[in-house]
Amino acid sequence: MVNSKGYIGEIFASNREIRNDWTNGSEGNEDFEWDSDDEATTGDVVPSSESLACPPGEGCETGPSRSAMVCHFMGMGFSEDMIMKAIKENGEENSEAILEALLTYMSIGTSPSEYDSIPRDLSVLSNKDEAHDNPYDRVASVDEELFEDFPAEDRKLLILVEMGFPTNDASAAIARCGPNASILELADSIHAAQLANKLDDNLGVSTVSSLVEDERQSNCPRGAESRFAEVTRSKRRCTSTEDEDSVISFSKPMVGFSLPNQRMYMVPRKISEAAIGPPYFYYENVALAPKGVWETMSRFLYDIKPEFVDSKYFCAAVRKRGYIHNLPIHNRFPVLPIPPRTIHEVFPATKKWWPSWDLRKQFNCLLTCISSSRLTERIRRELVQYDDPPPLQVRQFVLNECRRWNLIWVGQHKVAPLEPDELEILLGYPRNHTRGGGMSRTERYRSLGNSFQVDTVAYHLSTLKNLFPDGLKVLSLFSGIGGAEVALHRLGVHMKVVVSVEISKVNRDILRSWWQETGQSGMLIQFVDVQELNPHKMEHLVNRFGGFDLVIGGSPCNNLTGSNRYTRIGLEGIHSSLFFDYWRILDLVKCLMGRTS
DNA sequence: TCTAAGATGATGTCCCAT
DNA sequence: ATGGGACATCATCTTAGA
Repeated sequence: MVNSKGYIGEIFASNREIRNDWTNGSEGNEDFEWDSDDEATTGDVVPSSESLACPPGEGCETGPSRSAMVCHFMGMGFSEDMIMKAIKENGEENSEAILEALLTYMSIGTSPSEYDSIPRDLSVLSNKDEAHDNPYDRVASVDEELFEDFPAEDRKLLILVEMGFPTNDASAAIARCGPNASILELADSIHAAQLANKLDDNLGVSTVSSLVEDERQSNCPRGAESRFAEVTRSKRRCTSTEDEDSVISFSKPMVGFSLPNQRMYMVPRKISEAAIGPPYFYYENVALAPKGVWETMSRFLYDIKPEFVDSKYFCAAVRKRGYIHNLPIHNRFPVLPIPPRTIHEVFPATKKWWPSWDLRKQFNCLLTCISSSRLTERIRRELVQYDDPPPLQVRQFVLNECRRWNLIWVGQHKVAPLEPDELEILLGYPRNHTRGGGMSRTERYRSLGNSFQVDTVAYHLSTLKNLFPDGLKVLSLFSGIGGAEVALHRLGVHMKVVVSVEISKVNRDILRSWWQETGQSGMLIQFVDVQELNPHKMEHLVNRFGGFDLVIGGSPCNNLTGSNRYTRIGLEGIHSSLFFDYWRILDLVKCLMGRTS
């Protein structure tokens, strides 16, 4: 199915193959500029200027003088000068060596001019003190020169404290190991001391310290009580005769392995042989699921511990989610432009009406339903009775409802729920992504409330960009409105193939129309139900495309979320049990790819 | 038959006072 | 340690009206 302009596209629905109408222009796309490259030539596709993650004002014009390689790295935030230098030294073929060189330039940062060219948004830089392969020295510290004025010993103490170690433990370790000890040695020393203390504390007690358990399970050095690093704790009941269950809890704050532009030590993680790709996979669901759910999902997904991240660090709305994945976690970078992280910055017009006593800076989690008009009217009626500020009781009532329903101030005494297009902005989708195409207003709210926060997911997926310069073959389960696809596109990652599964017709239509509008030259294949993907069909798909590079999806949270008052019954629920289809299909792909490779 | 509005808590976590 | 209050949460069900 190749149209006259070289576009390849197919749609399968259920077991019936649906011919894609747009390939012959029947949906009024005559004025659309199709990419003239066919699939075979899209490996070195130059991403569109929209898709490239270029800093604002440093638009990445893909002119004749600037190669795709340069644009590619500029998209990561490196300056053109640095990139040219790196290419000159390493040759244009070896993108990995170029990236290494660019990171090295940054870590050296010898001249002011070089400092000027440090990417503002690169998340992970290397510590100047330590060798690059030291896991503890992966520190994102654009302003680490803050420590430069201190003597070496004090600097190490500060770094250790910054890592989250107690000051006493840090200085004791320096005393033990001597002033010449590396950060890694010091961290290990603290870790060992803490371990010993915990063992002492727990002698004769029925619980063993989580630290011990971490040590046993991961068999890798840990950043102990890091305030920043994601740490999952396991507890074990020694008295239990049956299978001891472990408990996963989130770190505070919920930042995952790393955040863009934060000083943060990367915790080394070790994943089991069975978990290692290909394919890479990425699974998402609500962080605040009933107890035991994440433990179960983790167990099925090859014992990888979830990375819990709150999207409030990426946009102006809270969104606490857990992600189980086997992606590399070093050298992540965010998509640009970096979205605003406060309500006033995202919606400046509301500032005029925002009362001083409403101190919200960010929205709560964007849900699938909105408040009733009766509530906003009741709030207005309450407020008009009083001067500003109203009595405490009224303030409390209004603030509670504003927080509960994410209301914004749109006039004197007037609050309103967020509009669908405002949700699109907050979640990182193109404007009008869910508009039209048969979507009702209610359906827009539902689909957006159920979707990925694109900036968050893109940050995690960013490491794939260098691994797959020719593009990715993606299996996208529970695609929804295409959060994964939008994230990859915004990263400038080419999608050679996307096999997408989505039960909702309007959502499938949205993804398909976005696929067209953004001029994707890859192939989109859509299925309706994950349960259609039986071993036979999966074998066919894997053989046809030579496997998948990424299996991505977030299964329904309906039976897990706290918003559900009726059927919050965990993974047994009719919707959330679809997690097991995610696992089944992923495992199938792994088996098939293992067999064919 | 469809859409939208309106009414409907429980389960956790965190914090602070005791 | 512990108890109580504050707070947040990718939703579902019933009903009214077009």
